Amino acid sequence: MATTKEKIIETSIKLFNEKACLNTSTRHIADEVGISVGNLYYYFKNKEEILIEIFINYINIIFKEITSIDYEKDEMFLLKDFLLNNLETDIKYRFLHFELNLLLITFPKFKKIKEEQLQNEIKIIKKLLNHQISYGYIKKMTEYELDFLVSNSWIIATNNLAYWNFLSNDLFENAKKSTLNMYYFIKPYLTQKSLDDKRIKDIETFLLKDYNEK
Amino acid sequence: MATTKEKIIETSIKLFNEKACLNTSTRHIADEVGISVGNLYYYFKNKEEILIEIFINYINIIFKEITSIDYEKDEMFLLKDFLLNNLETDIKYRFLHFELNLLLITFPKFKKIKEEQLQNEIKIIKKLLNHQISYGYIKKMTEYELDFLVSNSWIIATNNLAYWNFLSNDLFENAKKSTLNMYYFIKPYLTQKSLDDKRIKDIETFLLKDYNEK
Amino acid sequence: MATTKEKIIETSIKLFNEKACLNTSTRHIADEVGISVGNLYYYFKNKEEILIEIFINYINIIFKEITSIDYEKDEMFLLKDFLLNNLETDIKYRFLHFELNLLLITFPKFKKIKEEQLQNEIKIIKKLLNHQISYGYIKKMTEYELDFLVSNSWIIATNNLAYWNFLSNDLFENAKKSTLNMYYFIKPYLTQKSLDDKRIKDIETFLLKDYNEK
Amino acid sequence: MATTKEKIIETSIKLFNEKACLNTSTRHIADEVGISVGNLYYYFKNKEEILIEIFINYINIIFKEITSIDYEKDEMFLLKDFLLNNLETDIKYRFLHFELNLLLITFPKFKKIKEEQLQNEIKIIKKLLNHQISYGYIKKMTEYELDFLVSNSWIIATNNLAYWNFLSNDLFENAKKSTLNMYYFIKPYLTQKSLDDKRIKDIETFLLKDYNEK
DNA sequence: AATGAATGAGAGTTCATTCAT
DNA sequence: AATGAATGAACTCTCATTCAT
Repeated sequence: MATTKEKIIETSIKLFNEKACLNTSTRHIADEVGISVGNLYYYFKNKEEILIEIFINYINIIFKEITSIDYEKDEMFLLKDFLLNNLETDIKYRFLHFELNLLLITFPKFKKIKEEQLQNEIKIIKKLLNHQISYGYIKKMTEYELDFLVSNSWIIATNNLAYWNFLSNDLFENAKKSTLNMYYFIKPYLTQKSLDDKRIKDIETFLLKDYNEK
Repeated sequence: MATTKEKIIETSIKLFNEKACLNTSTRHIADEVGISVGNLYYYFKNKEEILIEIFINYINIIFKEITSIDYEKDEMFLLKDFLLNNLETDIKYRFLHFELNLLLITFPKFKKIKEEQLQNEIKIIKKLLNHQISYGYIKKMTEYELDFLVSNSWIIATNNLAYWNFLSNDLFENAKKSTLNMYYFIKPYLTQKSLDDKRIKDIETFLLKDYNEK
Repeated sequence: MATTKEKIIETSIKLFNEKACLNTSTRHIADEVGISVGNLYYYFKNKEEILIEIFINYINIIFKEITSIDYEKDEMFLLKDFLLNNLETDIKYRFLHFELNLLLITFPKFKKIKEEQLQNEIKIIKKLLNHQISYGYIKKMTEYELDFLVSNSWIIATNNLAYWNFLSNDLFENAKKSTLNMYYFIKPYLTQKSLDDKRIKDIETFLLKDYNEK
Repeated sequence: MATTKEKIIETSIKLFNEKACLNTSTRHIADEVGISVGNLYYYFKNKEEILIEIFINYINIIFKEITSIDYEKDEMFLLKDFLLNNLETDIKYRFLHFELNLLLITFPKFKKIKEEQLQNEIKIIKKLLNHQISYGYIKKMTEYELDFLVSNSWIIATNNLAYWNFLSNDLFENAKKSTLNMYYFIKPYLTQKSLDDKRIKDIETFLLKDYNEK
């Protein structure tokens, strides 16, 4: 059903997560897909192009929902999205975070694209936080504080799964903990209005459920 | 002056920071030091041993100061240490954070040592935060909140330099920003007593100085 | 005409005989074939696989004739086969005997296969000798005597060519002498019926022909 | 007590037996002895010299007894010596037989010495067999038969320990089996006078003792 | 679209040997 | 008599990439 190109992409993602992009040879990908190396190079002119295609896929998924947000409405759900959306996607494409720094060094074209996207992400996070501030869900703060709230949000969102995966192999559990990281990170910035909101309380209850039992 | 072994270590650190440990060949290190590959292998039985020796050096520096802390005294400076100490060290050994996940996959012996050290770091961060709470510098919180404050502290401390280096090449500036990340991350947890303390105010003023000018 | 893989095998055999498998580098083989090392590793995943492929070829040739023997018939020719067959093969693959002990130490997978084959060879020699005893060509003996006749047969068959090659470089002459070793080794065990048989007398005459002239 | 030179020799023999001369580095020998590599090269100008010194030691032990034989006396014990003497020595220096062919290829000076010694061994075996024939312990035979009896004797004496060691790891048991190989190899050539001799019967009884019990 | 044979550079590592001290 | 630092060539193996078919 899936085209050869799709198979290459999906197999690459699988292998890159299993043993890192930089430890996966093109031969290995081709073998796993069941095609010849030559054929792989028919679809992608080099390994970096595979990586970039994967990365573009990742961006598209991430941005689809974000661009559909209606910022005019008084929406509390933005926070929830901030916490829970993209969890699945971040798991699927986790190698992109795990070995990011080395990928940037090794693949210059990928670096360029990633740089642009980072700027986008920063803008989006900032816009989202400003939106929540304007509607009174997040406390007011200085420009500096906001800047570093943005960068810290990005850093935690990007690296917390790797942290838990280093400590344990249970990918599903680790994803849940990652979300708790995000939740408790943002909590001190929430206004009383947020904290009183049933939806926020529900999130905390939901997330802590499993964690509690252990 | 420096022994050959020291030269190998220092050159390795330099090259690992420049182009990542995994992209630096033992031959390249030997060339840069000005010795033969054979001689390099006279001092280190393999590449992993070089990495481990560097890592041990890093740990020793980091832990020297930490173990000298007197937890009995009512010390506010712990927070300052938390923010400013080891900055130089973290810069010097930054590749250890930048390519951590791949180093763990590639070098099993290194992984073991790093695992133990992570457990230590978690304990130390927790102890430090508890100390600050008991002296009223950090707000009281639930056990969960503390747990995730610990993990988030580790994640930010470990990854923020990489974040800024991705955006700019000015290593010194990036280090300062990293500290601001830590400062603004911890600020919402500070008590009024902390915020009123002159030393804390001084830190913020000091750190923001340069940032302001741009 | 020959495929690259065949060329690698034939060249390897040649070089292994000339300077021993353990003294022949994969680069040397590639150079001699006229291909790149990378290409050699395209066909064989490591040096041991080349050795094993050669060994399997050797076994196949050796066993082809043996399995075609009809043990039901009263055949004197078995002894002749025992002496003269596989001579050519043993010459072509002589390095397998010459450096056997070191190959066993160095290549664990090869060792396993060789172990199984040794068991087979022992069984076959025993069956053949028992057959000749039952038809009255070889004298009756105790179980012990038979056991050690088997092991001595194997030892001589395996090592006599190396002995003569040590003393002289004339491979063809040495092969003939090897056969005489086998003949005179087995002769004391022959019954009068055998010794009176024209075919046995012919063998001796044939083998001694050249030897005499010197 | 032992001089450094002696220690090097003894350690080398040990290591060469354990993992073959060709797989033992000079560094490994030096480490095991507890000296520096430089010091090892003070005593031996290269690895081949170590090998040669060991080989000379081996020859000296082997020849000491042989040259003390009084061929004028009607001595049956020669056969016994042929079978049982040097067993211990052959075990101690077994690597010399195990990897002989490769040592000859690798070490040209060793090859020369070994060639001379082989000529000596052949002469000695021939003299011994002639002696036994002249005293009626071994059957009369043609010149050809004697020649090949000599070469077969050498081949079996040299290679049977390797054969059994390939099949099992019990060095002591294998040595006993090796002797049985020699005994049953020579038995068909013995005269009735030999077979009736109590001393020969004793040898067989002695050797078969253990073998029987299994 | 697809194959599979081929390349060449480079990786980590080993080792016999040398030599100044 | 002994050290230990140093060399340089060689070894096995990997990998991204190319290209004729």
